[in-house]
Amino acid sequence: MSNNFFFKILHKDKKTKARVGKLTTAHGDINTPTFTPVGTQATVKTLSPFELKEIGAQLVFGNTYHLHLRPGEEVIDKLGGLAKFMSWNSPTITDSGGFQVFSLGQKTITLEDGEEVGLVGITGKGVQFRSHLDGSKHMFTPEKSIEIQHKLGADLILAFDQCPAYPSNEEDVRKAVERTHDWLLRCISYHKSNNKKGQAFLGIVQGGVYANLRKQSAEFVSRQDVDAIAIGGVAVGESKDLMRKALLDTMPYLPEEKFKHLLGIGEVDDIFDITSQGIDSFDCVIPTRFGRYGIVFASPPEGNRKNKFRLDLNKTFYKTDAGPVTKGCDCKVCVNYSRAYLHHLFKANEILAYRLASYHNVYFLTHLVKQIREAILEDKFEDLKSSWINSR
RNA sequence: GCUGGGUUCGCAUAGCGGCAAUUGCUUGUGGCUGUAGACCACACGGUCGAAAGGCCUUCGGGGGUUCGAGUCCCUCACCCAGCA
Repeated sequence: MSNNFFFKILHKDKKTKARVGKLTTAHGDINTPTFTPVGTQATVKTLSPFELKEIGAQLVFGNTYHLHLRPGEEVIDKLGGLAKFMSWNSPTITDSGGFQVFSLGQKTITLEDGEEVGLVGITGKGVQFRSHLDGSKHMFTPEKSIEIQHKLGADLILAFDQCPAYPSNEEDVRKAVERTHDWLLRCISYHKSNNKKGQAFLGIVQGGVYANLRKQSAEFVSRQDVDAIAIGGVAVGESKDLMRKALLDTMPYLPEEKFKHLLGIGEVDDIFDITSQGIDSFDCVIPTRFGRYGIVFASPPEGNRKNKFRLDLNKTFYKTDAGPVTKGCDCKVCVNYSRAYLHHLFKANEILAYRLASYHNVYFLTHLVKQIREAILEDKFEDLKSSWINSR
């Protein structure tokens, strides 16, 4: 569907499904697997594009729902599209708003007259959102989501899907899958006749934790004319084991040669698992969110499975710790600052705290995935994986 | 010296006869995976209990009134303000 979009697998791991590839977009090439930092509102929270470049980020993930509400896709279109607007000038991908059907689905808002209403209502036609900003009504349909994404102008755009929460019974998930498939066809139809910028389109697989639905959805999406495939409906409340199983129930039914993005996964142990299953890209808010909460990722032996590869710099334990922010990391933050200093910044609620910790966390994941790419190329992926996962 | 105000769980506050006692901060613990998140939840005198809940000790010191006192009265100490 897109002339600007190519994906080539360069090397496959012998023992797992992990692979190294190159994705070509109008805004540049991307080495895969890659970690995709989330920049919901056309900014990766606290980090400038210059820093993202320095870190080695390759793709930034924006959000249709948020950008539609503010500043509006017309503004971003006029300012040259998402990448230019945020001065990133490199590859971007936009989420469709489908995730907000889930994340805002349980929430309510109190209107000025005191009435409490749900933020989301799903109909056959589409989804009605109440803006979390001002309570105003916004109708999202598959066509509308794609229309907005066309104006936002990201290199990769996503189908509008319904992402059911966990736990949901099989019948509800089946309905969500059917709706997602129906919407997918509408997205494709609209996209094909309006894709003036040559944006690449990704269908989304749903199915929750149900193997039959995962298979059915994977096969359905695979049959459609899509540039690449995203896997959604995970990390919505289920356990890690169920998340991994859902992926195992999905990946075998997807065409090997296509670029695959996993939506919303990105804890350290998960990264080894999903890349070993053949995921080429994944986005996650965790490094920037944790960055604002004072939690930094750490590599073995300091970071291990037991502490989930995380240190909480808020702890008084670090008050006088002169050591680097994390041991063994060569990012600017770890090289230049002590834990005691970051601890102080967090205690004092200084903005720099959030920036430095976010910088480190995004760097950390970006470089972890870089190590994974190198290991795959050298046929040492399993060794790298076990050195991390078996750490204690 | 006089007059008025004040002394409450680390800090700051509420409390005006039924109180182990408000709220904010701090502290501690837990949570966060396509971002309504620089966030959220819980705990924070001691002790027993799985829990419901029980028991003990607390609101500057001492004394008093009262069935019952951070709460009212007397007195002492210290702090603040105004007048001398």
